[in-house]
Amino acid sequence: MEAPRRITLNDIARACGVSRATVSLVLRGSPLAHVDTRRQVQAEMQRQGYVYNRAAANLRQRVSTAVALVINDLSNPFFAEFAAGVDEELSKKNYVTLLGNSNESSSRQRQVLASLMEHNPAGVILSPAEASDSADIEFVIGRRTPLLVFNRVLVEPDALSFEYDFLGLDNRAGSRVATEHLLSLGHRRIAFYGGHADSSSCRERRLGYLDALKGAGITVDESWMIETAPTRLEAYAHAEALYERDFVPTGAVCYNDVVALGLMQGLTRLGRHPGTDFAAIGFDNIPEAAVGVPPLTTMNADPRARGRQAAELLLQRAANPSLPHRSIVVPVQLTHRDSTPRALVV
Amino acid sequence: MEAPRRITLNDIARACGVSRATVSLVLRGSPLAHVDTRRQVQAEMQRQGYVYNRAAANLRQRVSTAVALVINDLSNPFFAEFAAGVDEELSKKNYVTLLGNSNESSSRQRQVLASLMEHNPAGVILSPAEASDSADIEFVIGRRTPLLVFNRVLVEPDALSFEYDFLGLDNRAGSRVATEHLLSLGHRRIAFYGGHADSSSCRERRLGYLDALKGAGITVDESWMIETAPTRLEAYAHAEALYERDFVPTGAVCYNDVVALGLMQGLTRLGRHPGTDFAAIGFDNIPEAAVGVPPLTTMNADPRARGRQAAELLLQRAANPSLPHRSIVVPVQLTHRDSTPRALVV
DNA sequence: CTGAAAGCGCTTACAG
DNA sequence: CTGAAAGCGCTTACAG
Repeated sequence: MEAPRRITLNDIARACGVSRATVSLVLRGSPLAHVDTRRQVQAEMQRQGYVYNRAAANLRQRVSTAVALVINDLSNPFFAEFAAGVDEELSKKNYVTLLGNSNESSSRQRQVLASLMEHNPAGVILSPAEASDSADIEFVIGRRTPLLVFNRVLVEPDALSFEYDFLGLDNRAGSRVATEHLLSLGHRRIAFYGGHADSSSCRERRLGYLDALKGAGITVDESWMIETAPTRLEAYAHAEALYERDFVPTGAVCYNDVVALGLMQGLTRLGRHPGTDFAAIGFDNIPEAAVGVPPLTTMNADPRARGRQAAELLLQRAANPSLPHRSIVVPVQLTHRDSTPRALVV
Repeated sequence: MEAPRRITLNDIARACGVSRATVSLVLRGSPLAHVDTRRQVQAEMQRQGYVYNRAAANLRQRVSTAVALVINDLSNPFFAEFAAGVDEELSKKNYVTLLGNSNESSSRQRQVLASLMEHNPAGVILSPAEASDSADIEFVIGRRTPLLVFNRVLVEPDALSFEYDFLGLDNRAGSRVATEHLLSLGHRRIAFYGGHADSSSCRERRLGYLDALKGAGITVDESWMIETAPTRLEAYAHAEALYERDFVPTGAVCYNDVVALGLMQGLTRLGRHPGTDFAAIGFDNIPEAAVGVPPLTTMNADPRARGRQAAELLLQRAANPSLPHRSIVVPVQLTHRDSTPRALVV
């Protein structure tokens, strides 16, 4: 029943009484083929249900039309949006996305990358698992395949010269603006909630938070910064940590949106009322932030646009390997919504 | 700077003074190669940074280790979880995922599928865009590549005999159980909220809802069922539709979880209190349902497990094309949480 | 245990 | 404008 073998250029050529080379020309719309020949060949392809084998063509041409995309956490809408943006841009440029999900595990990340590398991608877009080490990544990716790292920088054990392009958010400035926003609303006891300190984006966001508090003449204690895994569930589960200290915060700068949403839900569970008696601000602007209860004030990073941008940057490098390596830091803007009320008590 | 060409089996063979065939044997761990030869070859691969070119191997062997995964809406956590599950299972079996996102557009879906087909996937897992037509899909996928359709059945224009495997949820029974749950809590004026009636899963869920209401002796009006796009934002935006009718519902069976979460947020915006004066029940059990405010009662479909299952089913068929086509319908279980209070007034 | 040859489905010079 | 030949990086019989 299942047709025994796939239709190839040879089948079409034979049926039309021309050579493979001619069919190949038609395939790529070359003007070298006579218009009648072209018509005939196209009709025959249609008739036999010919499907181009791009893998074979790529092998011969020593090129690749695939890009590997390895994501640390596909269940975070920020990264799901990013992935959708990458895929959108790649398919517009007739590339195909090889997907891998590391689930924040650097050993899975290594496996996944190694497996994708065997498919000879034109490049790799990596949103690294926490604490990914650059030597590790270099070992598996090698130096001939362009790499674009998104969002977090890699840990460089020995300040090696492993080079890659980088696309990230202006975490420090963004977090400073977020913190200043709470300060401007009269908040003084402000926590930094969520994230792991060994992720570069978290460290940078903490610095921005500290910048703002110092700027306001507020002395900060280490204990004002609370670590959680960067997930909604963990943020939800650890909400009480805010109340296990000397003072009670009236607001929190959160590591990202899913953490902020989880925290607000955790606070509600504890009988608090975020948006009324507590101010929470996020980072990312995932689609859901706009429709939260209350809607979430956040720093807009437009993850889908970042995905498109990442794909574009990678393809530029793939087209021109001698380009100097770029490190692009995208500014983020405050998007004010209802989750950040004025401080009731100062 | 960039190394000029890639390292091949030939390079390794030459460096070791053996033939390509021997290196190929070592590569696949064949016992035919002498242990000393094997060691030497492996060391040389390490030294030169050899990367296996699976595309070339697949071409020669006329096999494929890639599977195309086309998703209708990657920003819905249900599908993001599903995709993560597919990828998890595929990479465990040493397959690679070719990702495509159709954004619920059947024309994009066609383009994406056509582009992925050129990479000669071993099979296709398709979570179809709304109102996808089977003739359309068959045209682009052909009859030689195994297809697994997830979640929604395809529209069959002429009852064609295009065959594919199907994995779906027991929508009708699940929705009946959901509705009966609200009935058992004393609700009588129950709406069906969200989804488009031209999606098969929505039609089936509506039937289950009607089954339950009929079983309770309640006469249902068409106007009790409200259409919205199956997204959080749309569900949020149309919440007032519940109050533009003869009676005021005390609860709603929702098309899925993102719709239920959006509705609850919309109701809150209108000054209602879901979980107190309104009962909303979802479908899917996305991770976020557990930590909603209130936590969402829903029908558990375990999307990540469905992804693993879909990958498994597809690989089974790819291994055995003569298998009869299967249509697997997974039961879903009620997961009770706080979004469904007893009816205050009956 | 190893080598020489053919071939997967394409494209690319090179003749004519 | 078209054809014959070589080759991308592998694997697979087939000899030895």
